[in-house]
Amino acid sequence: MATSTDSPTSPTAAIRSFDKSLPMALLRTREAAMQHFRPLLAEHDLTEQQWRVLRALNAASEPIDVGALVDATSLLAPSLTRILAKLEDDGAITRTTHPDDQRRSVIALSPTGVRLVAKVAPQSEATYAMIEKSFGTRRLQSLIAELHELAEALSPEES
Amino acid sequence: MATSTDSPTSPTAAIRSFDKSLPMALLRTREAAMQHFRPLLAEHDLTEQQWRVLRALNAASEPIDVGALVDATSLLAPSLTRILAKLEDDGAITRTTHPDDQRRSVIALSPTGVRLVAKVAPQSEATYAMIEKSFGTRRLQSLIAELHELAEALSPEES
DNA sequence: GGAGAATACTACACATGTTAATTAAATCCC
DNA sequence: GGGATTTAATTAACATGTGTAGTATTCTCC
Repeated sequence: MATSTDSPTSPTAAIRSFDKSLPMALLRTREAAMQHFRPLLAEHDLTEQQWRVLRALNAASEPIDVGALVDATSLLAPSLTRILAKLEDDGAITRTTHPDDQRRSVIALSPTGVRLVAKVAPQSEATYAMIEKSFGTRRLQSLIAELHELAEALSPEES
Repeated sequence: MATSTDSPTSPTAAIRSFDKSLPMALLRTREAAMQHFRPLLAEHDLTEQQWRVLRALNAASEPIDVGALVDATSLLAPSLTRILAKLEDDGAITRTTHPDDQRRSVIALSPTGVRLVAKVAPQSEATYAMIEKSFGTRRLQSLIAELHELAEALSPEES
């Protein structure tokens, strides 16, 4: 036996146990969290990704272009294009051409989109309150801060 | 102004800032981590999900049924069915009927599958070593432990 | 042995992931 | 100025995933 912590009959001992896999831990925790948010999104006919876009637009203090949205939402540009088309069709966002660069499409929440965010937000906050209650507010904050630092450490430096 | 920490021109102040969103933090960190693993999986023509299944099978000390795999991989049963069909087609797994319950399909790594995992594992470990070096081994362990506890706290109790 | 529950699969509609190619506009450089 | 290059965003095409509903088979319990 080369290792002592692995299950004794594990076929290959040379691999990190599934439990200690970082991507898996992140995925499972996210799944557990999303279980509490998904019914809320479904109620408003929003997909996770659509909600991510709306959140990002809401967080931005100014209208932003598609490239900035790609960075903010961790979506790929082709996926984002489709999502924006849907949201525009639904009347939740507006697009205008950037005055100084006509290649760029500038996206902003429409009044309808603002109302939609405002409608979902309180329920989302209530879910957060529940999570904080069961895990601890400071503990959750600290976990999120660690996640940000890890993401930072793993991302390629912007030169 | 009701709040002081939000961006002054934020359209709706009543929502948690995007940066503090737990699902978003989990997603971004996972994306950052996966950037380092994806080339490795692509090299072996594996999708993330296929690799998750192989990892789960490898971690299991015994062959397990589809239901257990659903729990272990956080995949939905219909997705898992297709993935298993592909992996079986590729010769990476074997399926047999459970001796005591013919409804159940019991999945195990084939010798080919074991070799595949053994081939990918060292490179995966090397990537982990890089991550641990840049973030800290103990710090990473502690983060993963917190993720597990949060996931536990958020999951419905098994009665 | 029959009703109901459990397991896994199939079918379907829809959204997203992913790579490559394309369009249009800006920038560079001579 | 004008052609080559770069950039922003979209489109195309395909694979895959998500999520719901329904089905077949088998098991369990009365």
